[in-house]
Amino acid sequence: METKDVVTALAALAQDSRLAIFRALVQAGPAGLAAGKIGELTGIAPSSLSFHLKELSHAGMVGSQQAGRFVIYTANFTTMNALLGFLTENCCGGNPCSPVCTPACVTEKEAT
Amino acid sequence: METKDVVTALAALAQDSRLAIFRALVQAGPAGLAAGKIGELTGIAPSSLSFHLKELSHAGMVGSQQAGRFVIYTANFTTMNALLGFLTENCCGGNPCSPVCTPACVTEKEAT
DNA sequence: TCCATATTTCAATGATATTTGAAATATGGA
DNA sequence: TCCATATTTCAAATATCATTGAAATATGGA
Repeated sequence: METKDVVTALAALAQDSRLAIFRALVQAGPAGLAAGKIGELTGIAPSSLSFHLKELSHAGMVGSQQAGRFVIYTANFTTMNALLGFLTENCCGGNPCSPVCTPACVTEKEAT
Repeated sequence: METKDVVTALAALAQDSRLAIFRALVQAGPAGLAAGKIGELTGIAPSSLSFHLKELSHAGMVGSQQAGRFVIYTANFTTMNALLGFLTENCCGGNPCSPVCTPACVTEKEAT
């Protein structure tokens, strides 16, 4: 994951409405939620919601698929994991440094 | 960690200069880096650097301590871990959903 | 085909963030 | 004390983002 993409992903989440949307989708799991349902849950107006969903989509944080008249959005867990990994990459110069900066176990996963 | 604080933390990282600063500090580890050294590593002008360090500091992503004429900044790993945990909180409604949305092992840590 | 529903697009407005350079502050050493 | 270094503050200019309402598009069903 490149720095540019990380900034984009972080910026996508760094906003009240979008963080609320994303969390709703994370909690909904792989089944996702229709756009209208997200609006209902978060109280965000349709046009504003659409704007934010596009932001999240461009950032790769969510995906979508048409289902009849509905558009189902889902959280992109792959991107999220890549994001988490990036933030802890090369922690302490790659030297063992627990417990002070060991982030749970993300360091054990690969850090691309 | 409250939503408001999460947005602040994410916003702090969602910017080229600040992400570069934060990563330099993560890689430097607990020893941290003097402000001037950060400027040297990142190529950010002093006044701009100071602005961004304050943003990161307000967001709780970094801490600082005076050391003679220098101010040593360090990454706040505790905040970072809380941030990572928040993003995956209540994943899939708390139901088992691996591997699709299991984020490494953050779920195993507590998720406050 | 026509209608109601679901979602997106567009343009305009107001609010925030980023960068810069100059000046201010603070520290340690001669 | 005086000077050089290290860092922060301030104000101004530019750029970017978020929200709104109205209008456009698309889908399924009567």
